[in-house]
Amino acid sequence: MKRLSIKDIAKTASVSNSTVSRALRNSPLVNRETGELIRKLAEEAGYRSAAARSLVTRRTDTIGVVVTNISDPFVAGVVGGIEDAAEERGYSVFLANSNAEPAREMRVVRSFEERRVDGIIVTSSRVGALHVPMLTQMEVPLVLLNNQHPSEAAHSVMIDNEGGSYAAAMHLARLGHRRIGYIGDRNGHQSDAERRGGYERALAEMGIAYDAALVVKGDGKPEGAREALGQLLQLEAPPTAVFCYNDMSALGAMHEARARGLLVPEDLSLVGFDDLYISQYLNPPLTTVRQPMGEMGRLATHTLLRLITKEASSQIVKVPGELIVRASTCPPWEKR
Amino acid sequence: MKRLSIKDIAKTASVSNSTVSRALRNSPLVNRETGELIRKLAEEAGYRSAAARSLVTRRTDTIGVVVTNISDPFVAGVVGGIEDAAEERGYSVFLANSNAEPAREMRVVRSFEERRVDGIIVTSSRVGALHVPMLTQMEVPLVLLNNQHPSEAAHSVMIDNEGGSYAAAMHLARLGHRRIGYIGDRNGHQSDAERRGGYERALAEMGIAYDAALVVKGDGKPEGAREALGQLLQLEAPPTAVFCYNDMSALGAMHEARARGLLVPEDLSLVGFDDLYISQYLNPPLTTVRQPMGEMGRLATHTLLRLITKEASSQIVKVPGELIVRASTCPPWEKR
DNA sequence: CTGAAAGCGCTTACAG
DNA sequence: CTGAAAGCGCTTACAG
Repeated sequence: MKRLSIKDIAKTASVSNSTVSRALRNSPLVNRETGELIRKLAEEAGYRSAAARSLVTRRTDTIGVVVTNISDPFVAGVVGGIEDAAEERGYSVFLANSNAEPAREMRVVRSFEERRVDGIIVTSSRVGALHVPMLTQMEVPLVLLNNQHPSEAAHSVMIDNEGGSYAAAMHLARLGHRRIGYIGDRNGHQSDAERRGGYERALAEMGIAYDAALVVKGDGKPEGAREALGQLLQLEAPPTAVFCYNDMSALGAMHEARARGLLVPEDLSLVGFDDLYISQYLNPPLTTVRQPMGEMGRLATHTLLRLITKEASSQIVKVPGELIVRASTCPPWEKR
Repeated sequence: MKRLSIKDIAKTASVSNSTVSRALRNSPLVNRETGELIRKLAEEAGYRSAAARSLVTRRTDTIGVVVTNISDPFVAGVVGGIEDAAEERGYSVFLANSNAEPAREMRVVRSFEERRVDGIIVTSSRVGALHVPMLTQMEVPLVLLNNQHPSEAAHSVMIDNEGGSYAAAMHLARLGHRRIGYIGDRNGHQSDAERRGGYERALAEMGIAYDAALVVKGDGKPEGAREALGQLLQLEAPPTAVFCYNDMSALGAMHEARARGLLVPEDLSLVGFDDLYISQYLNPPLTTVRQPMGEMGRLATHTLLRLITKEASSQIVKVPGELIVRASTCPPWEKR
C-alpha cells in the first residue's frame, strides 16, 4: 500500500491538486460538498507530506526541545508539559539530550536548524545559555526555561528561586531552628545563588547570624548531597535543619542521615526544592518547595508559540514556588 | 541574516547547485579541493533544508517515539537511551505522549506519518498494541518496547518478566519467607501476568502452596499499591514479604507500611521491579529487579535502524533482569 | 468556487 | 569531476 499523495486524491475526486490542497486546509475557497468529499477521501486514503508543505510554507509546525538529561525527573516533568501544550496546538516536538556537553548541544541545535523547527526551548541548561548568542543569531524563536545564566536577552520562564527558598528557610526558622544548613550546587548555577539568597534573607530576618560553615556544596544529585551532609555533621555545632538545593539532594541527605543513625526529622529536619512526584512518598515524606513542572513547560510553550506567531509576549515570566510542609521537618526541641 | 540555501553557496563558490549538493553529502564525485572549499563555506554560511532533501530522498532521518507518559521515570530512562542511540546515528527523535488515551495515540501516530518519520518506537503501551494493525499497515518500521499485548507480529524488545520475578520471589523464599504476597497491576498488562507467573513458579519450586488471597492488584503507582497492601495486611495471616509489580508500587507499599507503624524489612520485606534511579536511595534502599532502561532504549533504536535499512534483525529481543539485593528484605525471623 | 502554472530547495540520473 | 534539467509533493498568486 503506497503512500498516497494529494495528486491521487485529486484524481479520484476528479478535481485539481489545488482544490485538494485547499480542501485539506479547510479553505473557504472551496465548495462545501466538494470539500467534504475530498476530506472523506483523504481520511480513508492517506496523508499529505509535511515535507512538501513545509518547503513552500516555510513552517514546520515543529519545535525543538533541548534538555540536559531527560532522565532527570524535573526535566521529564517539564517536557511532559511542553509536549502536552504543543500537541494541543498541532505542533510536534523534537527532543534532544545535550548531556550537558557543549559539543553535543551545538550538534543538536544545528540539527534543529536544519530541520527548520519553528522554535526552540532550552531547559535548565548552563551550556545552553552560553549559546544564546548563537541561538539568537539563528533568529529562530527561543525560550529558556529555568535558565542558568544571568545575562540573557532571551525570553524565559523561571521559578522564583529566591522567594521559594525564603519560604523554606523561614519555615525552618519559625519551627525554632537556629542552626540551619544549606546544601547547594557546586556547578555555579544562577539558581543556586538565588536559592542561597532566599535562605540568607530568611536568616537575616529572623535574626540568625550567617555562618559560612553551614553553607556547603553538593551537585544537585544524591551523591553530592551525601558528602555535603557529611561535612555539615562534622561541625562542632552541626545544624539541626538543612535546606537542600533540590529534592534529589534532599533524598541523598536523607539517605546519609539514615546511614549515620540519625532520625529525620527528630535529629535533623530536611527541606528540598522541586516537589518531585516521589517526594511525597519518601520516608518521611519530604517538606519541599513545589515547582509546577508541567505548568512551567506549558507556559514556555505558549510563550514560544506566541513568539512564533509574532504576538506580543512578556520577556520573562516568573513562576512562584509553593512551600509544601510534610513530615521531614519538626521543631528542634523534639530532638531525643 | 537570511537562511542560506545551497544556491547561495553555489554562487559564492561559483559552482553549480549539483556540485554543492554532492560536496555536502561528501560524494566522491567531487574534486577534493572544491569539496573542502564548499564545506568550509557551508560551515560558515548556513545549512541545507531537511525538508527539501526529504522530499526527494524520501527519508527524514527521523524517528517517532510514542510513550504513555514521559514523566514516568521508567519511560524517561528508556527515552534517554533511545535519544542517545539515535543521535549517534544522525537521527532526530520526535517525542509524543499518548497519556494512554487511544484517541491521542492515534493522533500522534498520524502526525508521525504525515511527517514521514523513518520508523516508530512505541513504549509500554497497552493502547499501542491495539494499533499494531494500523501501524503495520502504515508500513513504517515499528519496534515495540515492553509491549503489553501478547499477539503482536511486530519487532520488540522486552524485559524477561518471568525470569526476573522468579529471581525476586526465590530471593524471598530462600530468606525463609513462606507467606509472600504479590501486588500486581490491575490494568491487565501482559507484564503483570508474566511477573505473577515467575512468582508462582518460585513458590511452587520452594514447595510453598499458592494462596490466592496473597495476590492483590495495584495500579503500578504508589496509590494503588497502598490500598493493595492494606488488603494484604487485613488478612488473618498477613504476608511477611511482598513482591511488587514495580518500584513505584513498592514505594507506595513502603509508605503505607510506615504509616501503619510497620518496619521494613523487619516486619515486612519488600521487593520491587525496575530499579529506578531513586530506588537505591529509599529508606530502606529497595531490593529490586533491575531493568536496564537506557540499554533497552538503545536496543530498540538499533533494531529499528536495522529495520529501516532493511538489514536482518531478530524479531524479539528478550533482555534479562538482574536481582539487586538491598536493605528492604531480610529473613522473617528477624521480626521483632 | 476552480484550475494551470510557478516555485519552494534540494537530489540524481544523464550527458558530457 | 561537473552542470543542466527534471522532479520530489505541496501551496498560492493569478486568471478565470
